[in-house]
Amino acid sequence: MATNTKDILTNCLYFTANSLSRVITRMAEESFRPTGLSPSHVFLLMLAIENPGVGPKEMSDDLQLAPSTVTRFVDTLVSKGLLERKAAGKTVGLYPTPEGMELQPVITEAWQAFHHKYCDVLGETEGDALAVTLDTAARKLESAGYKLTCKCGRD
Amino acid sequence: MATNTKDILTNCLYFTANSLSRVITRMAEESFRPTGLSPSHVFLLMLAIENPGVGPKEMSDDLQLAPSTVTRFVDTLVSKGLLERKAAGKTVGLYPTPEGMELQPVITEAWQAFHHKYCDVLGETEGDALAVTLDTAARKLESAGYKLTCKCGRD
DNA sequence: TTTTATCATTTGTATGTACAAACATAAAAC
DNA sequence: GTTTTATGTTTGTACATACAAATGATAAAA
Repeated sequence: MATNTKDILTNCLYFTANSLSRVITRMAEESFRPTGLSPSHVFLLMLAIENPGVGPKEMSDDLQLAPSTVTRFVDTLVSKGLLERKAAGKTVGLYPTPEGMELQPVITEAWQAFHHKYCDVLGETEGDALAVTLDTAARKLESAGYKLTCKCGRD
Repeated sequence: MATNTKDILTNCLYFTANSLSRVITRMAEESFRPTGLSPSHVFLLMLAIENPGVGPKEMSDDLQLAPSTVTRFVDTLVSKGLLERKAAGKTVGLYPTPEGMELQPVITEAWQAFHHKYCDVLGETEGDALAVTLDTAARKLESAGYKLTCKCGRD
């Protein structure tokens, strides 16, 4: 069907997934600006608030980010005084500081604002359904061997 | 419904879109490895092959990348001897070199391999439908004011 | 014809993210 | 009880990508 590259592009999951990722990232950054943090940093902080003492490993599983990425994010949050590391032998426990805790209401509000913002455009049902669809697809692809830091057996 | 952050995460379009983007990027990089180029570089080269003399502006519209990003990609392709810039007054024309042209079959093959790879996991119908869904959603959000290099009026 | 405005492109700089290697500790094997 | 192995964390480095500012060049206005 598709005869030229432009048509192929819009039917290519790499291209469309990344286009969507870029536009939704712009929206999320705008919505989360009141927190002073990027969306991913916010997620990390929320997880630590809800689960004090959680380790980077668990974080990287939950957030589906590479462990080194989690380390960098934690560095940033620590330097902003929102998070604390407590070494415990091999592992590290992450704890929100009081300043980190104080951000919680701002974060919650930003999160809702973000949700409204994309639901205004996509429709609430469709927006939520899309998130579920993407989550399902991402998980399927991951279980098929495209996990993080995976040497991906073949070739 | 969602009571904790983990649940919220998997229902958050920022999170799910980026998770999918990361996993599909890993797959695409693997598939395109035989070309020696990253997937986005491949797209750019293909567009130049199909449309010799095309300018960076048009590229950035087609690829939905910032103009500066296109400049960097063109730099790379030029330095690899696959693409040539020809200045034409205010604009620049991009032309594939013979070496660039020679890559075409390898690229086509890699593209098909990539498509097969994710369709094997998601199903062909579902994989293709997903791409269309993502493209539609991304375009809706962009027309709603979340375009590249846009100051995004509000707030 | 000079000035000004507009638009395309590039450069400087910053951020998110990853991989591979280094480091550190705990568990297992001998 | 020392050596090996496995696992969690951080560091070095690199790439994709973006924004904002600088540059350059044509077109429009004076």
